[in-house]
Amino acid sequence: MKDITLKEIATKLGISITTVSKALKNYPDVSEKTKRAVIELAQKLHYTPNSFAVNLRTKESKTIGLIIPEVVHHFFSNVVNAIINEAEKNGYLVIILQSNETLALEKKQVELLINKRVDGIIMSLSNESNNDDHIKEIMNRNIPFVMFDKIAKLSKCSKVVIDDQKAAFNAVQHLIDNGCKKIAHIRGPLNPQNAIDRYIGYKKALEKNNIPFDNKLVYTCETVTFEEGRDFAEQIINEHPDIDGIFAITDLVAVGALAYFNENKIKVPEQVAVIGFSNWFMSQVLTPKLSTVNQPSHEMGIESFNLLLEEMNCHKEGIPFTPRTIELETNVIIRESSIKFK
Amino acid sequence: MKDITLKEIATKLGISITTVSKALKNYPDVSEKTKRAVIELAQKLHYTPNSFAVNLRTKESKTIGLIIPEVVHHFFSNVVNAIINEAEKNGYLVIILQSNETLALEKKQVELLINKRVDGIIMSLSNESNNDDHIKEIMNRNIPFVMFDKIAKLSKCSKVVIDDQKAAFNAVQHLIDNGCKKIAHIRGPLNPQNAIDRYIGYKKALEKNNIPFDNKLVYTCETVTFEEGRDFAEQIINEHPDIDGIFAITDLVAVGALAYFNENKIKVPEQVAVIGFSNWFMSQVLTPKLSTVNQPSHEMGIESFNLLLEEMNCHKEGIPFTPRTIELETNVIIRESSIKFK
DNA sequence: TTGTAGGCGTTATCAG
DNA sequence: CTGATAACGCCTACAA
Repeated sequence: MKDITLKEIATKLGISITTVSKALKNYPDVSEKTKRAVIELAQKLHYTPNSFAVNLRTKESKTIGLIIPEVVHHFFSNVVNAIINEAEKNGYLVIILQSNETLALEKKQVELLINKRVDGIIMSLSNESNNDDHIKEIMNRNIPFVMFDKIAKLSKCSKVVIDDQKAAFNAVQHLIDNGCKKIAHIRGPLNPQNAIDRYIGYKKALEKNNIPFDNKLVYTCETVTFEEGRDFAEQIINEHPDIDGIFAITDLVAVGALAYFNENKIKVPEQVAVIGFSNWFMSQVLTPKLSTVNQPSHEMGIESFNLLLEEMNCHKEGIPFTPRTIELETNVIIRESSIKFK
Repeated sequence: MKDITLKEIATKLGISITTVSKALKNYPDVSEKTKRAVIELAQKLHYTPNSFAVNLRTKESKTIGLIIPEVVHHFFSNVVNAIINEAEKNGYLVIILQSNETLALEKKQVELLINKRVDGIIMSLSNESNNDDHIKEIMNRNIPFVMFDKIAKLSKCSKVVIDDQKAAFNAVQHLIDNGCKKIAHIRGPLNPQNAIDRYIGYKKALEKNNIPFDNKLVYTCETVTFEEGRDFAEQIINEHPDIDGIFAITDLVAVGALAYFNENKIKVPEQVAVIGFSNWFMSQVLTPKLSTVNQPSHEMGIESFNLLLEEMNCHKEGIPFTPRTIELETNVIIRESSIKFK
């Protein structure tokens, strides 16, 4: 079953390619009769325009690229889901690439997408990345570009974020309101902006409540995994037996801590209250159920795509576009792991 | 920053486009001198071939399509991860689409990919799909095609699967070995092959152990969600208070059942042993830890892509390709939720 | 109302 | 060793 082209339809009907093309695009200057004939034959032969040729002519592929650290991640898979669906609604397909949290790979993925000439790029940075050359390159080339969640503050592009400082502040304030007096923080790596902001939020909450900040109570993840959460929990409880609360950079890490405490009969929340971040699905099915901060992943995906779409449209029309930042709301979800009193 | 073309390099160097093209592709019939000059200038200008034009000429896009029911799913996100990485290693990019478990959407996604002229398609069927027209269409058009996990048995294409019957049999046998005498099965929807096979495996295990099969002990999911698991658990315990084991189609459903039992102080595994399927991450952090069947998602992704690659290569060379089926091994993972004796 | 011609950027063929 | 020419399939001024 070979591909049908305009040419074939044209020869079959004994007319010119141009007329066929025009007929199919419903140009006004084609007679109803030929129009009907063309459309009928096109349908019969299941004609669809060759997208390679269309891409070449129109210089757009109706395809966008999406780079994230990792799909197997509750938050990111939700964003991916939203972006794919939103893109499809608007006639775009999505190529997905993973940076695997390394700068080197991320650079490569950007290059691949640029060479592929996607119409736009949406991205969430790896832990190692910043406003590096590959990011600047995207903007230098004037490719529509949106960053979400893990962003580079200095990049002059559109962004979709939450207020990590405020969200973290609220999480820690909640622990304090529930009687915690000595709260440890398992933070993310030193580079990513959201880890920095959550850390600042933690500090601010302590400050506001006149709890002295102690650097020794801050533990820094490298891999941000379940295992790290478990290991840090052990370390924390050994180094600071009187700790009564933990704020973890993300649920996965909090779940690791929970696992350690459960196995070692350390009562959560009675002895140690725990709160995570991101509201992973599993958090609500654990024992005890994990308190956390809700991060609107779905909305983030939708907003990211729509910002990109707007920029792509401007780009096409040659209209200048001014990057915007959209900040979405978060809220603390209170479950069992942080309620000391009933 | 405008795009660099062969033409520009040619005019800048005062030579022909043809020579530039050849020089960049390292043809033997270009003098070392011009070759060097061309390559140097090309690098300086950051020339990259216009992929739209290359696609049109070569009739391939080095892009494949992947259709799955849903990315936000432990098993599928792992497969996606593997396919993306494996594809990239081999110079392919991946467009991902979701069927959302409906036939209508799946048909649309197939159409989109066909029109996009991807070089190949990998797919896991929705719950409503079968060897339907859209599947046949892919093969009629001679587009390289691989199905994995949720397949249509009758389709004459390559497949990557597990032996669902055997895996389910082993899971149920394990429950029986642990003293279960009255085992309920929360099965998947009636249509998908893997739900059918797991159901058959359940029946065979009962039969082998001379446990009478009772249709009333089989509960059929529609949405295959956490909520359904929870609701069926309630229903099962009410209708059959003497039930002592449950085999669930997938971990998510098993986790729902576990949640219900936990909340209602029904002891797992003492009163009811539970085993799931697929080994979702969360299963190992629950209380009690969920026993399950390991499904090699990562390997499945890799094998799927490589089968597709083989077919794409044959396709390109015009060599006939005979579809193959690869069956991967599974194993029962024994955790707390199914061990009645210690 | 229909058709001709040119071009999008690359590659392959063939002639010089 | 180099280059002119055509072709991939589509679209659109412009001409007839």
